[in-house]
Formats: sequence, structure tokens, C-alpha cells
Amino acid sequence: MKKENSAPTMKDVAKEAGVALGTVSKVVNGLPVGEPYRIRVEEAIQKLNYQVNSYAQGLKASKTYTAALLIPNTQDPFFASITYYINMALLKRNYRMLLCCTDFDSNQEQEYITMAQQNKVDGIIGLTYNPNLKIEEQTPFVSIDRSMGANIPCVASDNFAGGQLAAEKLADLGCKNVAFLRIGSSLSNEPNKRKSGFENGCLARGLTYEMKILNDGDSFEEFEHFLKEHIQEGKLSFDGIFCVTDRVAWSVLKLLRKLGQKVPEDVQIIGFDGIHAFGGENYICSTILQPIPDIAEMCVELLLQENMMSKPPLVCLPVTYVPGGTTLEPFAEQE
Amino acid sequence: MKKENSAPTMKDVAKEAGVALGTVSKVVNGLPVGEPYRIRVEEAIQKLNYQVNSYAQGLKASKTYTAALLIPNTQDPFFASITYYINMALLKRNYRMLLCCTDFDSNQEQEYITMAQQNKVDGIIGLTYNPNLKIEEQTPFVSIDRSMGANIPCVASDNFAGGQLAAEKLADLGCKNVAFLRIGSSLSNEPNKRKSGFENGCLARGLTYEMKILNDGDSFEEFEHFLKEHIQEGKLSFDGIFCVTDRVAWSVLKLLRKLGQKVPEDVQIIGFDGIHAFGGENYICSTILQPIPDIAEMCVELLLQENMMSKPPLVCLPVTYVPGGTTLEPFAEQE
DNA sequence: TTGTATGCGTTATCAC
DNA sequence: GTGATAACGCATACAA
Repeated sequence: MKKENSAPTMKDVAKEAGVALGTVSKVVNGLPVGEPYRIRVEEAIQKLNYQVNSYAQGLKASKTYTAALLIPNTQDPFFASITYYINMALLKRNYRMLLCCTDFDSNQEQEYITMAQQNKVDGIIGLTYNPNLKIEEQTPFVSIDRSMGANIPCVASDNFAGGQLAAEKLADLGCKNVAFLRIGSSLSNEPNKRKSGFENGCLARGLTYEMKILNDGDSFEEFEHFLKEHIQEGKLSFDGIFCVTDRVAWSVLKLLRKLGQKVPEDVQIIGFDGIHAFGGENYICSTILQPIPDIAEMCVELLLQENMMSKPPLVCLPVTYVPGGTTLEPFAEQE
Repeated sequence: MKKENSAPTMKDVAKEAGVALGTVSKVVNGLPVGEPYRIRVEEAIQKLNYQVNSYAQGLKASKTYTAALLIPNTQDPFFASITYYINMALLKRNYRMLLCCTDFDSNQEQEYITMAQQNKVDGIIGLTYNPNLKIEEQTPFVSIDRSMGANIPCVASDNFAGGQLAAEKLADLGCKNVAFLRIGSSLSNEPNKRKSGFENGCLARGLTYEMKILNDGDSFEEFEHFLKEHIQEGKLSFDGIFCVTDRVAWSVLKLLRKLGQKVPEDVQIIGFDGIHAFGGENYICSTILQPIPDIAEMCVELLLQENMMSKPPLVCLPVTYVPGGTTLEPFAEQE
């Protein structure tokens, strides 16, 4: 006798309905089948509360309708948003999502990729920081924000254009002497183009500028030193600051207030990402908004695209500027 | 001839190593095997870059080392945190996590549960709002913040104690006349105990109090009306407010400032959850801190526990009070 | 059209 | 200790 409490199988349904195994399979998969049979089978399915075992299914078809998302964590609002929208994009296509938080750990990233491949996921979307990840040719992979080689499409915001836009906006808002503040991975990735774009924009608009570039390990206090050095008689020499992320902008905002500078009256700040306080309406600061829903959609689209041939190596999605209270908008005043 | 580009199987490894299939299986599973054999097999595994197919494994063992997390979204900081820590707790036990964002949609919640069962996950952890979810007896389920029946353990903060603690703290901080503001699901769940705990605390400490309870659909503006009604000659009659979540506290904070009230000088505010601004150090407001890592750990522990018998119906984890700038702490001043 | 038989990659049970 | 063989639940080519 078999296990009594185990889930019903197709065989059970077939027996219940008095038909052959193959017939049940066809009904389940929506293949043409005699009407009286289909009814009896469906009744049996209802009665036994049968559900297909997708592991057996995956074993046969070597297609699992599952994709993995590699992301450092879900707590950073940007990552959280990416996670949410990718989940939705996958759901829309009837795919399940395996979440893999890597905590910025290269080894975990690699382990997760191995795991995902074992698990025979149909593909992986990754926002990673490991410069030499080993990815099987087999497994479709789409990278966010970092180019990882010819066969791996990378999806990102148009970071260069975003940097440029920030410079232009600051110029439009009356700034003359600006600064760029960055902290983050020294790894070559798309967001690093924000700097170049900003420089480009400054040059085009005749803004004088300085840069302060910190790497991941560096202390945030170096920004404080940097800014203090540029304060003469209580007055900051910069009238505009572009920060590489909203997070940095937020910290700088607090820092400037501590140093007695008024934002946006004395100095205007533009961040990058488009984070809002509580998933609600208000932005943390004036910012270059990343089109996260579009990024998510594009990642999933590329991942599930059948013909690998047409996969573009880099897709840059357009960004927009949104005021968020740390700039002096000519017309509207933000909260 | 078989598919050439498909992943290597145990059979391939066996052929490569010149041993039998079963031997390979034993090596992979760490069962005792002759040393020379094990070496040859391991070399073959290396050479072919073999990985076990966990779908075939799951088919045999009907154990998949996968759990599903049902959660409305990952964007709300509380949900994001829960997601992260549950992911970590599962990872620690070598389990994978299927993420299922439900968007507060009852139908999606049910669909996901069905899906998870099809997918033969080993268990489901759910933070749900559907009062009559159908869950197979088969599938282990642990609920967060909502009791769902005798066989389903529920893990939550000690919400009652948290409410009480809030009242006591406000009393300690010198408040005399306080208010409780709540908006949220009208569904009976654990967080609703915050109100009762608060009432209890107020009574114990001789605080006079009022309550304003809104349901999910209600407009937030009703809080504005409520507060305005309690302002006489520019002065708010409450000197302390307990908000059901940090999110509400945050909104109320902004509202009060708009109404010309100073926080914390005129009125002190305590929230609930323990959200911080950017995953960093600072809290949004003074708050009752939920032990999210402990909640996650407990959920996973209960889910994977073998003997169902000992599963407690409700586990309440202790909360703590943390100052966050919206209260007048006797000693330390917050940021 | 319906039913039957085979195999997907593993694991477990046995003789050897 | 080793190696053939039978399941696990499903899909499908093929025979009826």
C-alpha cells in the first residue's frame, strides 16, 4: 500500500475518472480531448483536489517557470523597489521568483548562482558586485547596472544622461559653482557614468565644478572635511551639489544643515534614484528619477526572450528630473 | 544521440569515472564509498562541472528545500525588513525562498498558496489579509501578525505590551492627555492589540485619552479634522500621541507641524515598528521597536520544525522602546 | 480520438 | 563496498 497522506497524482485522477493516464495529462494541459472524458476528468480533479507536481513537470520539460533574482538586500529602498517590480513582471508572465539576497558578498553571489543553476531556474536577474562571477552559458542571465560580458545583457538607467541632466538643471536653477559627491563600489559599473555625464553637463553649461569621490570602504566623514574646506566665513563656495544617490544626498543634506547652510536657499542639492520617504508621494530630495518599473520589465523581457541572438548588450532607459524640495524651482514650491 | 548542450547527469559522471550510477549518487550524498572510487568520481564531477538536478531530487524525496514567503510588497520598510531577515534565516538552513508579493490582494494570496503547493514547497510563511484563505493541511504554514486557526502558528510582536509600553513612556515623559491614532485593516489581527494595550497603559497610569480609529479605505484627512478639532487658540489639547505605525507617526508629524504645533515640545509622538530613514542609524520617530530578526528566525524555526505537535498557536516576541527625536528624553537628546 | 509505454535525473533496495 | 534496477509524477511519441 502506498503512502496514504501523500498528494494525489495523475494516476489517482485517472483511476477515479476511469480513464487512462494520458487522457488526464491532456486535460490538464488543455489538449483536445473528448468532451465526456474531459468532464469526468475535471470532476475527478475537483474531487481529489489534484494539483500537478511542477517538479515532475520541470523534470520532464526542463523548464521550471522560475527565475532567480540576485540582489544585495531588500531593505535599501532602491533594491526593494527593483525586487517588487521584477516580482510583478515575472508574475504577469506566470513565472515564480526565487529571491537571493547576497548582502554584497561575492562568495554568496557565486553560491547563489550555482544554486540557481542546480535548481534549474529558467534564468537569473542579478544586481551584483562580484567582478568575476562564473555563469554557465546555459543559464540566461540579465545584469542590472553592470556590464558583464558580451553574452549578458545589462539593463540600467541612462546614467550618463542623468548626470548631464543634473548639471543642466543646476545651471537652470542659477548655480555657478557646483560639486559632485560620490561614494560607492569602485567596481566599473553603469552608475559610475553619472560622474562623466555631470562633468559633461557642467562643461557644456560653463559651470565650474569639483568632485569628491569616495570608495566603499571610505568614511563618510571625508565629505564633511571636504565641505568644511569649502566654507569661508560661514559661506559655502558651492551653490549646487549633485550627489550620486539620494542616500548620499540625504546625508549631505543633514550635514549641510549641521554646518549652518540653508538648503535650498544657500545651496541646492540634486540626488539620484527617486526614493520617497514611505513609498508614498514625497521624494527625499530633488532627484534624477530612475524608471524602476521599466527597468524591471525590460529585465524580465530580455530574460525570457527566446531568441538569444537579438539580445542587446546594454539597454539604457531614460531618466527624468523631479523636484523634491532641495532645489529652488522657478514655479512650483515643493512641500 | 542525446541533446548535446544539456547539463551533465549522474549517468554522464558515472560513465566518465567508469563507475556505476549508484556509486556516484553515494559520493554526491556523502555516503561511505571506497576511497579510490570517490576520488575518481569527484574528478569526473569537476571535469564535467556536474550539478545535481534538484527537481529530480525533489521528485524522489518530495522535499524541495524551498519555502514561500507571502507578503504584500517589498517596498514598505517593515515588509522589506521581514523579507530580508526571513531570506537570511532560510539561507542559513540551506533553504531557498520563493517570494510572492500579493499587493494586499486576497485573490492573489490564494493563487500564490495554490501555486506554492503545486510547486511542492516545504512550507509557506505568510503575512496576509485574506480572512478565509484555504490552506492544505499538507503544507506547513506560519502566519505573521494574524491568527489563522488552531493548526497554524502565528508569530508577532507583543503588540499589547507595545501599546502599554507606549502609554507608560508617554506618562513617564510627562504627558497627561494623550491620543491613539490608527489606520489599517479592519481585519482582526495582532497589531490591533496595540490599541487595547495602550488603553490599558493609560488607565494604569491615569492618563486621559482619546482614540481615532480609521479603516483601510478611509481618508487620512480625517486625522487632520480630528486634530484640528482638538486645537483651542492654537494649542493642541493632547500632549502625547501614540500612532499605530511609524508611517502614521510620520504623517502625523508633518501634519502637526503644518498646524503649527512643535514636536516634541508641544506634543510628543511615539510610533510603532522601528523604521529607520535609510537602513541606517536614525529612526523616523520615537517608536516601539519590533524585533524583526527574531520574528523572522521564529517563523522559519516553526516552519521547519519536524514535530507538528509542539507548534504553539501564538508566539509574541518582546518589543522595546527607542527614542527617535519625537519625544523629550530626560537624558539624551536625539539627533 | 484514446490508451500505453518509455524516459526525464535521482534515490533506495537489493543481490553480488 | 559496488552496481543493476525499480520507483517518483509527468509528458509524449506511438500504437490501437
